Amino acid sequence: MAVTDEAIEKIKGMIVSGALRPGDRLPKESELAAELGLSRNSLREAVRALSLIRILDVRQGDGTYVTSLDPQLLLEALSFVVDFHRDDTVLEFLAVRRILEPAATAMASALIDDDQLDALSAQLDALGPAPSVEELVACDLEFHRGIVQASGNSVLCSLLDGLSGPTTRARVWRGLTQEDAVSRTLHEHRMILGSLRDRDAEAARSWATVHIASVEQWLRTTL
Amino acid sequence: MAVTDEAIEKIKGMIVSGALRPGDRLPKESELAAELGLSRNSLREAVRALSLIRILDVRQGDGTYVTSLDPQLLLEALSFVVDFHRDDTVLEFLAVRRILEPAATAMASALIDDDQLDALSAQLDALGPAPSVEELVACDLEFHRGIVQASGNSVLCSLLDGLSGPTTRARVWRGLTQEDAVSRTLHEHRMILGSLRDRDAEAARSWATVHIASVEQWLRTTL
DNA sequence: ATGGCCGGATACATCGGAGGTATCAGGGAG
DNA sequence: CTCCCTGATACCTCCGATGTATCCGGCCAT
Repeated sequence: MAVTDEAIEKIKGMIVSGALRPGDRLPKESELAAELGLSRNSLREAVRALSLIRILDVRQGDGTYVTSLDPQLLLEALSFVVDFHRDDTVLEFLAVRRILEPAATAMASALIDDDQLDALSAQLDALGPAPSVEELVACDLEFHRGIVQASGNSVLCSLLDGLSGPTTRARVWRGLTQEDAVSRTLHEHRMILGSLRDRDAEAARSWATVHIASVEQWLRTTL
Repeated sequence: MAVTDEAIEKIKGMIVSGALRPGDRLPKESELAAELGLSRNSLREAVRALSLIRILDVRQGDGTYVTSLDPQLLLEALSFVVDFHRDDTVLEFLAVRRILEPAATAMASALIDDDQLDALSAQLDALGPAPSVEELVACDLEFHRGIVQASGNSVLCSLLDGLSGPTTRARVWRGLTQEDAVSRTLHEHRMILGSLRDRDAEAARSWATVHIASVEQWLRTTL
């Protein structure tokens, strides 16, 4: 195994074992390199790799720190990975989302409070009559994220966020705007919100399923 | 933005745009460094980072290649990230698995063939009367993986694989062996398999839910 | 006494070059 | 024709030096 890979494993070990805790500062490059028995350059490669997946946070002139290790932060790296996938696997990602999102929506129906519901309503109303693709993507993302956050499971939230990141979503919406599907999709958003207001978990789950299935169906016909 | 981060983005861009396809070979370090306008050392940091998350595959003496970009390969990186999480978020990961696994099991009930069913049976039978923790973990992993693979969705499969990786699972099993819960858990495995043999999607889904919920419940009492 | 400015110390960022090692392909011996 | 050796290639590792961002303590003006 290469020295850099060893260094990655050792740093990972230090964190997992608890020797380094979230927010802790690592020894400076030269010291850590000496401690682990490799050159500064090789160590830097290890640190850079761990920083890409948000395990470490390097600040020039200051030092290198262990991040908070929040699920949200760590799963951000997932969206980086998802970006690499091409059209042929988008359907598989969507199928996973079709499983997770209805469940999350149902969970949210029991936990979401009136303030959050009002915020979602306001957000839907704020969308103009002829929104741009960017506005649609942002609105869509915000709407679903708002609901999933109310599910109370941050891992679930981050996972869904990563799975259908901006890139994927934009691709879908860009196609949808060419049809008359926009209004129907927005209508589905309102129905999901209505179910949540009624605290009707089953209705919420079903509308969420319908919502994603309709996207899935449309996508299947165009690919 | 740092030159290394720029390089990461540029290489990512080359792959996403299609200029570099899966299996393609990158220009050699010195050429690529010149092309992107940075030093070899900095480029190496970028390559190493992308290699950690399985986007690139470097082979000494040969060259650097773009991996197959299979979902399975890319989501392997997820398990690396999951390893960093501590006990307090294990429950959240398990909650996600509780959503995904029953759905995957139900999907598998329609698709799994007799050979696969027989293989799973044989595997359950192969486990001795007093298995070690390592054997239990390996068996558990194989059993669930075998089922989820039959769901036909490789993204789903890799995701579940990553979510409850060896580390997490080992932690759970290590606790379970201290109770008498082992035989009950193995019994649940057999019931899941039986439902699959009956092609009973709802029974399969329910047993899978029960199976994970029981782990969840046990975990909740001990944490 | 307080507030802002400035310079030193610290730590990461980037670079260029040198020597090492693994891999592969092609030529020569058997 | 097969096997082994050798050279070319490309990544691996290291070193030392310079650039740059950040932090902090002291100095000066108000």
